[in-house]
Amino acid sequence: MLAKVNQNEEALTRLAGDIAQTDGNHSTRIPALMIFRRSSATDPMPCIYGLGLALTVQGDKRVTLGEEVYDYGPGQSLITTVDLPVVSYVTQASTAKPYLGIRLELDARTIAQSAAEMEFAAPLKVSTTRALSIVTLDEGLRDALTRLIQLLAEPQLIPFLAPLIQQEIIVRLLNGEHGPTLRHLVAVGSPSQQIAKAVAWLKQHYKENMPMDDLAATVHMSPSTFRQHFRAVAGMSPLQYLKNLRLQEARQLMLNEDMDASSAAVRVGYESASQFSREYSRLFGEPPQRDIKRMRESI
Amino acid sequence: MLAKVNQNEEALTRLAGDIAQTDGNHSTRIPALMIFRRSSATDPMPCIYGLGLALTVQGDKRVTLGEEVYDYGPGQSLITTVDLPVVSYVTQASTAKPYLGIRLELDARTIAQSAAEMEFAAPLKVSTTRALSIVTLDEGLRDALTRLIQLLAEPQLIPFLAPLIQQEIIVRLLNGEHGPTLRHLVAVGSPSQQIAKAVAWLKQHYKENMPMDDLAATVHMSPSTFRQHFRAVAGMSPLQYLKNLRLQEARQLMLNEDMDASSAAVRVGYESASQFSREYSRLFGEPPQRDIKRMRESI
DNA sequence: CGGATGTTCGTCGAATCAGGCAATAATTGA
DNA sequence: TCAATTATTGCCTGATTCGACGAACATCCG
Repeated sequence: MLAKVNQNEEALTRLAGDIAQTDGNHSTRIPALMIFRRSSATDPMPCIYGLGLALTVQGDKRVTLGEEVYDYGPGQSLITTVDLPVVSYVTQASTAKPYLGIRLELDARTIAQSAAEMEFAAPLKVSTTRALSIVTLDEGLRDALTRLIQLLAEPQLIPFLAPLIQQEIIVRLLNGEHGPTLRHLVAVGSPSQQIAKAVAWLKQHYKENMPMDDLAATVHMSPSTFRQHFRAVAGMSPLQYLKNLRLQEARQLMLNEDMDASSAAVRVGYESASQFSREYSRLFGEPPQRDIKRMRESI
Repeated sequence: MLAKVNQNEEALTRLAGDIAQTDGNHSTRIPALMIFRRSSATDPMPCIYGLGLALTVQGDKRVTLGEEVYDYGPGQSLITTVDLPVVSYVTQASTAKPYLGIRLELDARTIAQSAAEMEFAAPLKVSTTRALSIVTLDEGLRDALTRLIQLLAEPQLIPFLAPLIQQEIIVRLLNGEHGPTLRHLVAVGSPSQQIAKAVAWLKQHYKENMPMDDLAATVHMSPSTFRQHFRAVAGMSPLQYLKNLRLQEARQLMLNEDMDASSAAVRVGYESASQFSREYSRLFGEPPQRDIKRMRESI
């Protein structure tokens, strides 16, 4: 048994390495599947994780959400259910043994369906859980992922088999340790789902300046309950979340569209450039101008 | 506006009448859709209603569930979310103006999906609701149903358009007065859903003799909570429900397969023929032999 | 029915945030 | 190089948000 596990692990490493022969983010013919490779440890990189499963195959990766630190190494998987602004960095990688990671986006509809059909699932005990969790991959999941990647070698079969394997992965996730996290997300009317909707709303309308109490009302919660559950799910307060979103978007605007700081500030919903600058420094370590310059140079 | 409503109602009546030109149950090219016609009032007829929507177009119909009586006439719709052993009969029908009814089976998967995607739906207030409810049809729903029936005239389009209209109907149901009833059914982990699963289990395994407390355990409820919710959803106690299922199945066996009473009794899980006979009389009004004879003659 | 458990919600003090203004630093273009 | 523009920082004020607490409420279970 142990032999087989090791074999699978090796197989996965080999497959991922074959596809990601160079450093960078490799998309595949399976749209939901990406493979990452890094030959050296990286600086902290703020980014947004959506509904999906991430797996470290080789090397080590660290993700921080608010104040919390999550480390996951080979054989461990990280699942996120709502868009979370995290800071991620590769902590362990070398040219000889580069970091290799897999990311698979999950489909909410499929999850909802599968969860609804799961027979006699135990009811969820706690009403809200963190939208992020780390679990050691079990054999079945690893095997399914391996098959998914092997499928890349037979492109003509992808449209037919990839959805099946993805569904299998979802069923396995729902039955495993990640299950409760996922089930919360699709439990109709549960606080978690309401928060997920609020988060989705924020992601869409981050420019607008809606008072958090109003947002709480639209998901039918009192302000205090809303805050409480939001924090439980997203790992930070609603306002912090919104700020993260705005600042990251502003960074993108400045980096990709050469926008100047004050325009970007206005664009993402800030009315005061000074406030923008202040909070930008707090999140990214340096004020807008300098941060962008550094980013440009580091490439 | 009123003119249009009346127009729609008339259109629906005409369409249903066109399809159901003779008395009986008419299935259509849309598998989920059936149309009923009766030229006279009928005797009480015990049967099982599953997940679906029933609509009286012309005439009047009565349905009893346990002790409760539900009447629905033209323009009213009855929705059921789990299999319920009801007694139904047409109360108002004539040759000139026959009873006309429509039944549309709903797809649980589609409901689950749509419910999950409904934005900012109010959370469900009560934890369990009766799996059966009657609501006056609103205009949008009537219109969608009308279009669904009109579609029968263009068979080549059915595979493409019928699913769309059915989904529209589900969305409208979820947003209407029936909404809470349906949402309960698909709320992952809710007592209603647990009960729905128990009901499904019973429907499958009614022959086995599982203690109700064990069944309660498999859906993760204490016996008392199970009984309470079961009653709220199904309108009768678990044991009554089981009896209904068994007796109706036995009746089918005797009618369709000419099985004798004691064999049928054993077949559906009774160990004592006398107990079977007693309960049979209580449900159908007459003991097995005589009931079957009467049924045969009445055809 | 009644005790035990967990959830919601309003309130409150403390903390944080947003924006205004002004001074200073950095960058850009002439 | 200087001047003009833009970015950054400090500080202040009012508004908002945060998180904790306890009462009210619903649910579960025996």
